[in-house]
Amino acid sequence: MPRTKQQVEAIRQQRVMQILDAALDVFAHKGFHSATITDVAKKAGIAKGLLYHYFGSKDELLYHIVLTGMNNLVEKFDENHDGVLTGAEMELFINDMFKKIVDNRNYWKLYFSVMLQPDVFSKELMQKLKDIYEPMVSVLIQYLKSKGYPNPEMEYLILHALSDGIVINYIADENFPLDAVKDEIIHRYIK
Amino acid sequence: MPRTKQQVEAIRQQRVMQILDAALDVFAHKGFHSATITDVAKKAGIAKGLLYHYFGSKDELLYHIVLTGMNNLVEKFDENHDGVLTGAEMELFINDMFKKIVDNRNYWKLYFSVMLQPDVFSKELMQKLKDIYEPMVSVLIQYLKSKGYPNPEMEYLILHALSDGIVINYIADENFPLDAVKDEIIHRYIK
Amino acid sequence: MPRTKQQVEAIRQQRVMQILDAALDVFAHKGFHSATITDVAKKAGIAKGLLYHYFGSKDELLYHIVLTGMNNLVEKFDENHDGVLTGAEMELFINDMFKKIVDNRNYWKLYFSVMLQPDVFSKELMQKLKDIYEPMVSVLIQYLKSKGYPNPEMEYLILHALSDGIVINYIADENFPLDAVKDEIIHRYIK
Amino acid sequence: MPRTKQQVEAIRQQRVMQILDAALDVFAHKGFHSATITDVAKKAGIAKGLLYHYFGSKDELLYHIVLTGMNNLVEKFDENHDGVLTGAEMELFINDMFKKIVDNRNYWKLYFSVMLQPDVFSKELMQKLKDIYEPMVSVLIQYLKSKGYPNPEMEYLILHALSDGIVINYIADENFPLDAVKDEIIHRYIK
DNA sequence: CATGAATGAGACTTCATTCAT
DNA sequence: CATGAATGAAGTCTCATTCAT
Repeated sequence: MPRTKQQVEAIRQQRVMQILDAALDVFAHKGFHSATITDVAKKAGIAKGLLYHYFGSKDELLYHIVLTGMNNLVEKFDENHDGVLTGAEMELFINDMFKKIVDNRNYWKLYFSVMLQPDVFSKELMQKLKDIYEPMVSVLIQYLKSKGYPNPEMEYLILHALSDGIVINYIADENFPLDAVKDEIIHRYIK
Repeated sequence: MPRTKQQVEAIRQQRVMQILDAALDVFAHKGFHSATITDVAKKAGIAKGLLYHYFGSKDELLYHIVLTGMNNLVEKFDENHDGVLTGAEMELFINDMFKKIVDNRNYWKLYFSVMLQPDVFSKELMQKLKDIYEPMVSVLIQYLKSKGYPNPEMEYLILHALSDGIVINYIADENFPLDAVKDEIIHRYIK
Repeated sequence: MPRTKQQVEAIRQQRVMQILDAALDVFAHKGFHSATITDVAKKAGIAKGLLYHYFGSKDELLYHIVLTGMNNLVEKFDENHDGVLTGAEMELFINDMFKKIVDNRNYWKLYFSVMLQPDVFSKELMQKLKDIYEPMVSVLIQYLKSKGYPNPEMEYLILHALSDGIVINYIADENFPLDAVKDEIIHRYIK
Repeated sequence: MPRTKQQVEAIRQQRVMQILDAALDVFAHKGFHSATITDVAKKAGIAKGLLYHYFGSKDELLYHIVLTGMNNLVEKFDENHDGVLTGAEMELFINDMFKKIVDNRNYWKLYFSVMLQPDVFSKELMQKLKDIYEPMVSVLIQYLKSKGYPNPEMEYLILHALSDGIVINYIADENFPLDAVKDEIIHRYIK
């Protein structure tokens, strides 16, 4: 007697999660190119062949991870707001962001690896990533404008670069004092 | 007629430079793991075997590039100063730094790739890098203290992160407005 | 309510036909080795597992197709005759043969693929095929003898080779003028 | 001291020949898809990697074999003639052809495998093959016309099919009486 | 110093077959 | 009878490294 559609679907969901979790972990630590499918399958506790039953290629696996990861991050950001941030909301926002940095250290590692090699990873992937986080940009610029920054676009560039830099330093050094830096950022941008 | 020692040495120097230049270029664009020794040798215009005559392995080549590159950068930084930076010197310093970013885009690409994967590239390499740029840190902290920043260590962390972020954004997007951002930085940190 | 034996048998018959049809199609177009069991199952509209319920292996499936196909072809040939062919019967025979060529293009594709690789497909299969079409040979030789050919065995070899060649040319090129060639053959061998 | 260009070229030539010979043998006996690169390399007495040093892929290897093989065959055909065949030349031609069949049994095996699966092997390859042997066609049709055949195009089709069929029968059965059939053909087409 | 042919381990991927349900 | 998730052996191809010349 065959499994019901639901049973099958449940199995699929679980396997996909297993694989995605394992792959993020392995890709982040070894780097995409150094990581092997064998590594991922072993970490996921399944046979190599099954991995290809769910994902067509190593690349497809990477794209899935990078894009759904970014979607998850942004999706949660969107919950909070109505397009306009107050100071209190901005504080929540920043707290949220730093929490996400800690919770998704592996994701960020992978994300920056990809961003730093646009010649290796397809421009298409890069563009899709941009499309996903683009909406956040305008909300932030609006906020900075409302706070009276004379050049909010420039201020956004600075804030963006600063954020990226903080994440990178935290990735490269686990002892980076993330909380202290967060307080400083809140102090500066909330007043 | 055998070559004189000097001739041999001259050839060695030139070959080493050829290889290093080629390797930086190839590693930066393809990523260390995707780049092949064949790529590098072809770019350098020499045979694979000769490359191994000068560098024992692909890893050794990478280490050489990353370390001598960082030395070059820092070495030039050191020229300017006596351990204490005045405002004018700091402006020179920043201008110099941004110039180096543009001139050594490939180096920075490679550098951040390495920094983001401490599990792949030996901790030893990471430590040596730190040792090289460490001296700059204290000079900068001194400067920030002299400028009256109440918490110069924190300010240094912020400045460092900001710098890293700017470089990364510039690496990922050639159209990043580096000059405008530079002016803004100078405006903030020199006044 | 359990199925009756007859219902079960009816299902079996239908499934077997579904699978055989699908497999012939897929094998002929993709070639036996390039074709996958998944291809066949998909084409047959059933699950892979069910296919193995009916046929023990991919090879068994092939053998079944090749042998039953040859049986079908020969079986129909046998209908017409009593061991001796008249000129009129020979004309029917040839017409029939060419009709079968058109109707079973896929079969012939597969048949010749198999015949050309006796090292891959078992000698046993090859022998069984021969056993099946052997009876036709003597009838044809008899016919040629009755028509006064001085060396009917040689003439049979020629006719056989010619037939094979025609089929192959038709397989390789759909625009091969099969009908015109047929008329020519009839003209020659019936007079 | 590096090898001279000539030494290198001599090595290359020899290796290419080794590989091509081994590959024809293996492909013909096992069939292209069943044959493995490991088989070929082993037969050639070299490492797998070296094979890829000379041929970019298994497909490229096949194409090389099929096309250069056909070129060799046709090239020799061309030696004999000035575009017009006399009866004596035709006899030479046929004798030559049958000799080539025996000498290149493996080639023909492979050739027909390819021709029978136009869906598997690229249409491009098929077309190139046609381009190579096309010139022979018109010469033959001219000959048949000069011999007074009322419909030389049709006669060519018959002759072509007959030839293909003979080769196939010879391939499938080593005991096929090739010489006797040859005599018969000469008898018919030379008179 | 210099070349590039040669090796072989190991990467990604495919697929016949099995088996729990 | 029926499904499709799961396995693992085997295939194609890549590439750092070695070595004869």
